[in-house]
Amino acid sequence: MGSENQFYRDHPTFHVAVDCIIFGFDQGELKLLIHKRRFEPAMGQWSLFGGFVEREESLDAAANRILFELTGLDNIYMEELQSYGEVNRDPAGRVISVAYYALIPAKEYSDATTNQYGATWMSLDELPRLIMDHNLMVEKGLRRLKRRASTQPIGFELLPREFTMPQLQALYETIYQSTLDKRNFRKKILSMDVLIKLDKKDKSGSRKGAFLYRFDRKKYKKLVDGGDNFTI
Amino acid sequence: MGSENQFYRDHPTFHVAVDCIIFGFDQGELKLLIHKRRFEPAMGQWSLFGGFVEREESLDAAANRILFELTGLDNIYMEELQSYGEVNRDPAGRVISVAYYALIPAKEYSDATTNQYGATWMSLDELPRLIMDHNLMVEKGLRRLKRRASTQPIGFELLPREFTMPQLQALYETIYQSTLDKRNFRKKILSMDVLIKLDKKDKSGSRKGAFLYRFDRKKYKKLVDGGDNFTI
DNA sequence: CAGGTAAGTGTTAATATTACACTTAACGCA
DNA sequence: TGCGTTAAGTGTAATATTAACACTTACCTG
Repeated sequence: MGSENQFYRDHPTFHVAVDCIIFGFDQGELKLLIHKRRFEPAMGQWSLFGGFVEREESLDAAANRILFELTGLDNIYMEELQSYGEVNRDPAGRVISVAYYALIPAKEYSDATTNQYGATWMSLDELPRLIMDHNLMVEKGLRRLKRRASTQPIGFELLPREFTMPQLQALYETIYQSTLDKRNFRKKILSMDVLIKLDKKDKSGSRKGAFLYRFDRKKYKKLVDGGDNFTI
Repeated sequence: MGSENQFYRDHPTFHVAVDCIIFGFDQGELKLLIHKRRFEPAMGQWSLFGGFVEREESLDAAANRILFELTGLDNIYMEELQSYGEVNRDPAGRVISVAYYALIPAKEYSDATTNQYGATWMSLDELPRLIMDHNLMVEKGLRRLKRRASTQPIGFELLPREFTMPQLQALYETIYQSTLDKRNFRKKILSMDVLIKLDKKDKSGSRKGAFLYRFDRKKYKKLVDGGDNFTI
């Protein structure tokens, strides 16, 4: 970088990478989207989706690019998690990695697309050994997901746009690893008034069918502006 | 880096810096430790304490080194906050900065030391314009502090090892920007059983004097192991 | 030794959370 | 067509938590 001053030039530079912890929810399970690494070192081993930050690219832009390149999905809930900078974390050289965690509605990311990129949804219960410190990243992401879920309306990012109460409850039961009383659950969710009840049912889960709902950002904003918080 | 493989070498490298958001509590106010920057660009302007990461140094190590070099303090509560990677955030070149936030017992960091390094405790209410995106970092740090304070026992990091109930309460009132009922406050704190009541009083605040307490990590661990959480 | 000042203490009311069981809708099949 | 099956949907009472509130005590000073 010719424009840098001398003081800056006296200090070392580093490769900077971005790794994405991509969570999904399907079949009553929390899943992680991973793939087999395509370059050395550790080619062929299970890995998070990641890549190097490019010259004229912010960290957030890099994370979004990588997510888009690998899933075709845009406009995804994503948040920085933490940076990983141990000196020897990457055996092939000094690389500082910024981990992001992303939530995607697993159903909308079809198997066709997954196969195109060699991506695989892995249940968190049977997650394989990942390269380098990626398992650490996942653990940290999971802790964050659990904490966030209880105070921010992020659960909806994991469901299709229209969902039923039993689906929503099953999601939270999975995240918290505990069972919830359905009357209390409905009461709490509905009392916050952030959902729109639709006039149609999803009959895939039962004969009777369950009414579909949609999360409404405007209503959520009203809740927050009113000084209340989302909690479940 | 001669040992890196070709794939890595095809990607750019970046300067990586660490910036420390150092909070303190004194005279009933939350304060930030800042200084006037000593090199270009923006020399002489108010800035967080920061510096470049060195070649054989992890991010955490860099943050600790910088904090130690500038305050002489070791063994400080510190946590990564977030990375800042906008392309033009630094006018003198591409620098990715990892922000850390640190809590120190302001009293133990004497004015003598502060002057030695040109450091200044600034009240958060009258914080000046800082360089680059440092004000953003502080805002984010402050939000984190507020959130953490309610669920983790971090308030104690901001007080001397021995403190009184009125001091502790004043701290939380400052962090939350609200007043608390002292009976309810004591009840809640004491019910968690994480403090040791000492057999002596601090008489600086009143004729009667207030009993001193100490936070006990073992008791805290018991609380957590018992499945309960710290909340205030 | 009286006055002043901040520390220290319990109880009640209000609110939020938890526990708990039956009815309803809709389909498939006899 | 009506009976059985299955998951969806609903209200109330008991318990726990949080919030509100005012007087007494210790100790120093003048």
